[in-house]
This record gives sequence, structure tokens and C-alpha cells, in this order.
Amino acid sequence: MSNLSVKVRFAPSPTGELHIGGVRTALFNWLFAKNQGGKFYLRIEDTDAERSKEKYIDQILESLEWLGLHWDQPLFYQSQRLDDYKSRSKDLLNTGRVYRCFCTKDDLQSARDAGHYIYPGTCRNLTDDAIKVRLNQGQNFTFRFRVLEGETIYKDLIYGQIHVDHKELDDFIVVRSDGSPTYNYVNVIDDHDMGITHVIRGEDHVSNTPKQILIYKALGYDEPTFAHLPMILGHDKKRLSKRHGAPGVQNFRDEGYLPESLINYLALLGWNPGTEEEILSPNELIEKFDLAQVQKKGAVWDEKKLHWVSGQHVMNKSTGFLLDAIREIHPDWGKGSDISFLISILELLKVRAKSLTEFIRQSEYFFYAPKEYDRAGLKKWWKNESVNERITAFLEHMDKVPNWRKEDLETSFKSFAESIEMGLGKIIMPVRMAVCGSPNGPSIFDILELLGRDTTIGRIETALEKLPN
RNA sequence: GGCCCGUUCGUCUAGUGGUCAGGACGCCGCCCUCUCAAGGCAGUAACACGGGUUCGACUCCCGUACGGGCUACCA
Repeated sequence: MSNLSVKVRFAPSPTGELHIGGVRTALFNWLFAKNQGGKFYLRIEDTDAERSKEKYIDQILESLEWLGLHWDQPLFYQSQRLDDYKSRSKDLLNTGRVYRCFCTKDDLQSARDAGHYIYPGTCRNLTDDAIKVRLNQGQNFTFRFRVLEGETIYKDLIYGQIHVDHKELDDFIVVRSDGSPTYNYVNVIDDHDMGITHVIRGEDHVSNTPKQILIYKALGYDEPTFAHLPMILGHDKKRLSKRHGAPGVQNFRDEGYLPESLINYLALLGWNPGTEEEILSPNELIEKFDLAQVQKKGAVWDEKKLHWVSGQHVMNKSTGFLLDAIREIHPDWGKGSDISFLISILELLKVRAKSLTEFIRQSEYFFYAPKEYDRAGLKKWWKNESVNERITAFLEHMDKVPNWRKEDLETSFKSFAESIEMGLGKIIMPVRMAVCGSPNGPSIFDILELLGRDTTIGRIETALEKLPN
């Protein structure tokens, strides 16, 4: 099944940090390459000198690395290839596939304002003499691609056959008046030179594809196979973009999502494995990935489902792994505590925390006495002075716990509850409030065992002083 | 404006002429239970609309509506 000749690329422009839409494109390229046993390249499209920033390059690479979307070498930089475009432009000029256009931006804009969306062909058939005159006058010019009559048809792996009448394509610019190549042109040359076999990119490029195919043909290159991915949408069904609420990858890392959670969720956004499985590891995704199963319509980004996916992955992780992962985003977590203590905490919180940051938040009372007590919890479990009486009595009872282990603690709680003929919860919950400050969390016996006798007693005494007020 | 693409529960999706239209997230209820989770069970909820084609359409065709994309000397 493996096809060693498959080569794909992800080509971000470093004008901002990598966001979720970009990751999705990268991911599908990567999954396809890995599934096919091919290569996954990265090409930094940094020819927009104005907006491209070194720091974004670093950020993009870092994000991809964090996600585990490792790329094959070499790493391509478009800016380093500028010379390669020039000679080919000359060839195209010589063969007449491209011609000089002396129209100015203003001319074109006013034509467009007047409702003429398509380039009128003003310079299409200039005579050699006319060209010479303008050249001598020092007029600036662009290179326009001469679109001939006909139709371009291509087969998109996701959308199927798409055909466009050349009447819809005007003679588009291929080289700007400053000599720099435009996107559609550069892309073709880069992809060809890199030996790209499958161009997998966002649906926003569907309309560009016929133009690019024309360039491939003019240059005498074989065209690659195209596959266009549907967009990721916001809740308003509008395409997610940097300016329209697309979160950067860094956010997810900071929020404590595991890379494989993000990858899992993103893979399911617009694709499905053909089974009803939802939780898949990167390797499983690679194994099952198939462009034929990719959706045509855009998918709305749903953070709630990501959160659920994340919780599922967290549950499957070993506590050792989780400890390392937490310390990566929060090096001080549990500092000064025994590793075994930390591991025990993680064990207890594993089914409860859905992200790394939730471990940090939910574990606070294992390290510090509560600074304040949850209001709703108090209202329900520490209503009045009668609770103080009950808990004070229980405190004495606790002195008799032989070994401070959860089994003995449980026995002790139960016998006390029986002795005063009250439900277990009437003891447990106030104690929980006193010790943790919150009504939620793992079994109280587990918590108390970990915290130890002195800490437990101390916190209960403090609570008795402060509460119920 | 023109062209291209799309349209199944609120969301992600399965479905390829005959299904009680399935699953997942969310929400709701119950069970479990010291709480919160996790887990189990049940529930809520969808084929955009109108015409065809057909014995029979979510599935095929044509329109309409709605949404998205492109239409730059951006990428």
C-alpha cells in the first residue's frame, strides 16, 4: 500500500502565529503523507517582506513540533528561491504565454469600480513597436498570463470534477511591476521544483487551481493531484481566521490540552474513520486516514467536544506521563513534594481533570489550606452552628483512628455517623468543605489519607473557628 | 455583479433508491454514590424548500433559498 513517491507540503506564511485552520491543513497533509509512506515538507512562504516576521517562523515551527507534525528535510524558504522564478518568466515571455502589461493600478481599479471585473485586455496585443516605445519611456509593466480560449477540467480528490470555462479567467498577473512573482505563479514553480505530487490545501484555493493548472501546462510541467479541504467555521458559520476568532496553537498548549487531543479532535472535524470510533491516537489516525472520507462542507469549531476528547485522552495517560506534561507547562507544580505524593494526586484527579491546567486547579488543596470556602457548598453543607457541634464531636472521635489509612478512616466515619444516627454525607461533606474548601473532588478518604492526620485536623479546627460565618 | 462549492439532530457525523434515518458532543432524566467526575441506561433533537425521475426517494435530475469561497501588482 505504501507509495514512496508521495510528496506533500504545508506552506504557511509567517505573518502570524499558527492557528487552528493552518493546523488542520498541516494535519491532513501529514496524515496523508504518513498513511501513504510519503514525504511531508514544509515551505515557509516568506516573500511578503512587509508582514513576514522571524518570530512567527519560530512560532510556527515550534507549534508543529509540539503537535508532533514532524516534517521531512529540507525545510524550504520561498525567499531563498526568488532567482529561480526569473528565468522561467523569460521563457514564458519568449513563447508568448505571458505578455507585458503597462496598465497602472489606478487604471485597473477604476475599471473595476465601473463594474468591469475582468481585465479588458488593454495590453494583450500590443505591437513590438508600441512595447518598445513604452519601454523606452521607462513605463513599469507586469507580466500577464495569456489565457487562451477553452476550458480547464481537473479532478479534485475531495470535490470531484471541477471545470471552469476560460471566459471566467482573465489574464492574470504573474509577475508584479517590481519583478516579484505572484502567489499563483510562485506556487506552481515551488511545488514543481519540490516534486510535490499532491497539493492538499484549503477550499479557498479551489478557484485558483485552474489558473495554476494553466501555468503548469505553459511551463511544460506535470500537474499534481489536487485535494481541497473544507473550511473550519466559527459559530456564526463564518470561516475561522486570524481575525475571526481562530485561536493560535499556543493557546491550546497554555490551556493544558495534549497535542494528541487537539489532533484527534481536528482530524474528526471534516473527516471520519469510517467507524464509530472517536478517540484515536495519532498512529491510529495515520493508519485509517483516507481523503475519500473527507467532508465537502465546512465544519463548525466546537470547543466543548474538544474538551471531551481531551478528557478521554487524559484518562488514558499514565500518571508519570501526566506529571511530566504538567511540569512542562507549569514547572513549579507540586514543587517540594514527594513524587509519590504527586503521583497519588494525579491518580485521583485523572478521571476528573480534562486538561493539564485542570489538574493544577483541582489539586490546590493538596498543597495549601483553603483560603476561602465555596459559597454554594457552604450553603448546602455548613448551614449553621449545629454543624460545628457535630464536627467538633467528630474531631474527638477521629483521635481514635488507629492507622491514618483510607480503610480505617472510612470505618471511623461510618461508626460516628451511626452513633449519632445521621447520614454519612452529613459528616463527610462538612469535613470536605473544611479540608478542601470545595464540595467537589475525589473520595474524602483518599484525600484525607494523602493529606495526613495533622493537616486534616488543623484544617478542620480552622474551619470550626471561621464557619459558618 | 460573475463564476465555483456546499446544505442530515444546536454541533461533529453515518447513510450511496426500500433503514423505526445510526453514532458522538451538548442538554435532560435515572442508576451508581460522600460530592464532583468517570461509567451504565434511557430521553430530546435532523434529511433547507419546490418540482420532477421512479412502484418507491435523505439518496438521482432541475430550480429556489440560504451559507461559504474566488473574482487583487495578498497569500
